[in-house]
Amino acid sequence: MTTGSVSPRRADTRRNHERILATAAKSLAGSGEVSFNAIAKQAEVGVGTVYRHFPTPEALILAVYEREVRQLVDIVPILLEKHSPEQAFRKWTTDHLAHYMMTKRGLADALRAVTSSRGELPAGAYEAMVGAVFTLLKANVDAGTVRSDLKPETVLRGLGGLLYLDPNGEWRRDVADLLDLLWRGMGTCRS
Amino acid sequence: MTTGSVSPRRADTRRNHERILATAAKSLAGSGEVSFNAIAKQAEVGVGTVYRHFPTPEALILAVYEREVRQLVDIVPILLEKHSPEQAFRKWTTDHLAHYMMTKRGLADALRAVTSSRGELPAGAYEAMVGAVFTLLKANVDAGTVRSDLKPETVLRGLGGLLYLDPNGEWRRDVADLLDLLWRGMGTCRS
Amino acid sequence: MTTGSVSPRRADTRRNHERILATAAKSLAGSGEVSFNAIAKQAEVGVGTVYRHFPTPEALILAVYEREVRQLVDIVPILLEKHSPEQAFRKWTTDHLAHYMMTKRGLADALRAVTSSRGELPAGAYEAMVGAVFTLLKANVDAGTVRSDLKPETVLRGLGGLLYLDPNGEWRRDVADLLDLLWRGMGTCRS
Amino acid sequence: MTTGSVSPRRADTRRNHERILATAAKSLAGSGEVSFNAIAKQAEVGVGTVYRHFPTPEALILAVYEREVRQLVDIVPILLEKHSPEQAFRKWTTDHLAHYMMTKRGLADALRAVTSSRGELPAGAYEAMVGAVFTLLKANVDAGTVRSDLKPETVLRGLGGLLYLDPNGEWRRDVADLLDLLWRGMGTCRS
DNA sequence: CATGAATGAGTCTTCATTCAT
DNA sequence: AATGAATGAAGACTCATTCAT
Repeated sequence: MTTGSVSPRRADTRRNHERILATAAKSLAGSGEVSFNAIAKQAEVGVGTVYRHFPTPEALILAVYEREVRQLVDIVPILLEKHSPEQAFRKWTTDHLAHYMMTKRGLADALRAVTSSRGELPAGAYEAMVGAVFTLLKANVDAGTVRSDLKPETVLRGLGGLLYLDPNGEWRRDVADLLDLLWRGMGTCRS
Repeated sequence: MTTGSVSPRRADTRRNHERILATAAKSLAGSGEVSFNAIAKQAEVGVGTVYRHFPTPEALILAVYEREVRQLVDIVPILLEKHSPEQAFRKWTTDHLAHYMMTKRGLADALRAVTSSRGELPAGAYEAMVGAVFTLLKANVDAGTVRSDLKPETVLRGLGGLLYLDPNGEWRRDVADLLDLLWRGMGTCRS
Repeated sequence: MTTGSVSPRRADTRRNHERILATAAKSLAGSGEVSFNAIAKQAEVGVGTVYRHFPTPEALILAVYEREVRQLVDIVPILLEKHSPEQAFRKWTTDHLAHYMMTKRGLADALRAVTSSRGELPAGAYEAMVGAVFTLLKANVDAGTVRSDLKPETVLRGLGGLLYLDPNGEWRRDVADLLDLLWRGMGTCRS
Repeated sequence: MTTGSVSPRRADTRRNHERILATAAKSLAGSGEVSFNAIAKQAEVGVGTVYRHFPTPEALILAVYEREVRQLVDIVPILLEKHSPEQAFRKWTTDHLAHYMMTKRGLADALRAVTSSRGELPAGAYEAMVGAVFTLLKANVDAGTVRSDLKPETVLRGLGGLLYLDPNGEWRRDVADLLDLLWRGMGTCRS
């Protein structure tokens, strides 16, 4: 048994983990409902297996959330490499955040339900989001396109409305409008 | 039965309607859960009665939503009478909208669940909200405090992040920060 | 609607109550298991109905227990009318208590499980049993067949072993043996 | 592999056996619930190991039961050495049997559930208990404190009520009362 | 119209048991 | 032999909905 090889059992286990997570993500993106039984069926595993991997609904939802957020956050540096700071900000917001928010409404609801019940939010993930915005802001501040006294939290909050985009409408225009508004407010203009 | 005369029966009926609505509102403000049976019990009516007034969960939730929105909207003219346009805008946002959003999260969730499942949103209520913002904007445009090319929808979207305020934190400061950002973007400052 | 007549609905309700109780009694007599689902199926009612009548397993078990005990207790005066005090005591023990205990082992277990979990025993029923024994004792004391310083609780405890009778063996003889032993101890024989 | 030699493997195996038994005993003393998985976890072995040692729940429960009974039985000769026959009987009953029964209710329940379901009782263990009582009785008969025509089974049955002692009440007094009653019945008094 | 009992589908959760490693 | 992941049957419980009164 070489180091690289992993026992089939372990392989199954890992695959199950991933499968469950993926299935749950799909469910949450849609209705915001998570039925452990339904997920088990869709993921083609036993209910017990789901419970083994995620003892509580919270554990599952949080795991899904962190997975999604990670993807969002990891894209920032890539965007900054390829685009000007301003373009990076606009692209991230429009092409990634907006899209994410439109499709993950159920997740947001589930997340809120879960975290509010226990008062604990997935701090790490929130921090990560703030960090992503911070990075984008920093690049823009350095480029002189944005004033330096902005809190990333505030900007993120300003983007919160993206959750209510209508996927079947002219959402790109709506995002652009919101970005124009915010960008103006973020600018170095007098006052 | 002429318009003016109302049978005692009708009076009861109306009271029931109001009772159910109030009870449901309370429930939705909290957990976002609505059990028809539970609501019936709290409102001290039979389940059947709830069904008679609101044939489906959607009907109930929408009714609650419209009731809440109406209160929010009705306040605008009053604020505009007592305060400067800018102050009215800030007051409405901070003292009413933010408070409303913080306490009504459950309603927002329920509303989304309901509307997304059937694709129908309570257009009237949304229009009313947009109308409220429009009124506030108009007053400010007339006063020269805000530029004239703003769509109320955009501003409303910018305020969407208020949904994620932390009632146990320094939410007033957070609101102020967001308002500062938006207000700057709304101003007449050159491009 | 005359006083005597009861609406069909009510009739159903009552019948359900009785049915559930009877079914549960049968179940408990056997395995000591009470599956709400199983009981519902056997009683030919919905699960929800069982829950409506008995919100918790405890409620159900206690109800069954009290029903059984009542039968046991109610027989005492009848026996005392027809038989001598001694015969009444022997008959009650052998023909009723022993039979009851042999068939209701499951109930005893369930009862213990239920009461120990909450520390509350169905005091009323226990008192009733003690009362039954007291009545029997009293009659015997008056008849001079038994000494007067016996606590009914002690005698009842002495009869506790009847729970372990073997229904497929010579249990009558075993009961007789135990009764002989106890009766001797209960007698007015010198110290 | 000769009888004397024991491989380290075997040592582990034995230790596991004992561990599982001890853990199960503890569990059974408490709630009467035995989850193989839970026992495995507490005993710090895999579930499979538990199954290897005890193929069925019955096997486990019976093993525990026999272990407990053995302890009870083994004490009798020791008591008889140190005390008078009467004292030995009283001490055994009060200090060992009563205590055992109070703390092992769960075991009794489990045992009954198990044996009644399959109709097989742990004959050996029962015989052992009867034997213990027989020994105590014999000593007393020889000492003239007890009549000679008593069946140990009957006396044991008379002690059966000890199962219902209240550990949080004046159980010692209750035991004493029961013993007084029985002892009187066991005596050589006339008739 | 109002009432609330009945129904049963569906979710949550636990556990005995199997079996690949 | 030991381990523990996977499985799924089974029981507890909730709640939307119907319908007799």
